Amino acid sequence: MSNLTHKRLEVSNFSKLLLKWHEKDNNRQMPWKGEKDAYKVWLSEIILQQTRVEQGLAYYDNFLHNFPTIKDLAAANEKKVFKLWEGLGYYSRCRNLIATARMIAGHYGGVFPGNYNDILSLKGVGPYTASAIASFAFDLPHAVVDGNVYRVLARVFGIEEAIDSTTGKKNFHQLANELLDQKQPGRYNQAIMDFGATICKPVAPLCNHCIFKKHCVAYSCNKIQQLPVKEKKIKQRSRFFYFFIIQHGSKTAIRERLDKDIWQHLHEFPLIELPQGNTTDSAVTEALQMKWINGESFIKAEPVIYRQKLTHQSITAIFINSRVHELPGSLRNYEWVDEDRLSAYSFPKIINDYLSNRALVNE
DNA sequence: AACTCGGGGGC
DNA sequence: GCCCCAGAGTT
Repeated sequence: MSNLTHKRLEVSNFSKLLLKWHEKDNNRQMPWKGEKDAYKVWLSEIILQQTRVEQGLAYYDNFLHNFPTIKDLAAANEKKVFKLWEGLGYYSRCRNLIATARMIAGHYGGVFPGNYNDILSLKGVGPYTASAIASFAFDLPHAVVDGNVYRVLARVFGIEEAIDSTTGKKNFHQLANELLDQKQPGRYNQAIMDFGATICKPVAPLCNHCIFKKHCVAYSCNKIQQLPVKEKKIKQRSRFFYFFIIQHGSKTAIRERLDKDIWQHLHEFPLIELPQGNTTDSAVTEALQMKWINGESFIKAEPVIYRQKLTHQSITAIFINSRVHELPGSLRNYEWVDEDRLSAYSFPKIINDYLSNRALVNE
């Protein structure tokens, strides 16, 4: 086998080569790079969880502009924070961000904890983020293991163990910590993630000018496309949301989504969710039964349909406009908001898409 | 161990 | 369409 064509890479050589690349050829620039302020490091890491750097950049700038210190964030109005997070997804991150800011402002006197276990105990901070904060802000020797690291290690060392299995995770973490440069963990962690993002990319990696070309097991065995291995498959489900935009004068009803479901703590219009195979008529019938609208309600035109593909859900949103002459008692738990003020609330993207396009139509 | 949580971009 | 992205929390 071509296993013999590559030279097995010594553990100490790996980080030496990597750091050399980092010094000479790594041109990747990001505002939080080299940052030692734990607040900024933490903020950037939370924003970047499962999120591409390009997508998170504007949010990072915006948050820092609005909340220069962690005390500012801790003192902030929650709705304002959610409005700033709007569109970024994974909204539990926002919840945990607020909780942790308040924890640090209160319990830690506004000073970010500087040891790994305390950092790991913070809400929204798992093994990756704790290692990132510990190494970047405090120079503590904890190796980060993110998607980049899994990919680089799996390929260079030819590891076929699944990265999403329990033992796989454990072994990758162990290897990552053996490879870590103990004297400059922050630089090493930055280097391996930048390397994964710019050279050892998921598809079409730049193997031709890769520093590990001579050593990479995946390259010499022609297994670049097969590594890393994932064993879990994504299940998709289809959902159909019938949103009722019920106008009373210039106001319309909205509420915060409080269930443990997608878009928790964002807002929505009165919603009837139906299984696949239903029609707008059946949703309207149900809205009539619930007395959200009545026989005198004026239903405007045709419903408007928007679709959104998420990782685990395929969502169809049907927006149904209606007008009522009296406030429906059945919607007393909803907020009646002037339509001009809707932009002050945070909504899922699919609702914002509808709102922004409707605004264009009404002009 | 399996599930769930968004949105965007590359192919 | 499918996969991936500086993952974490819940069941």
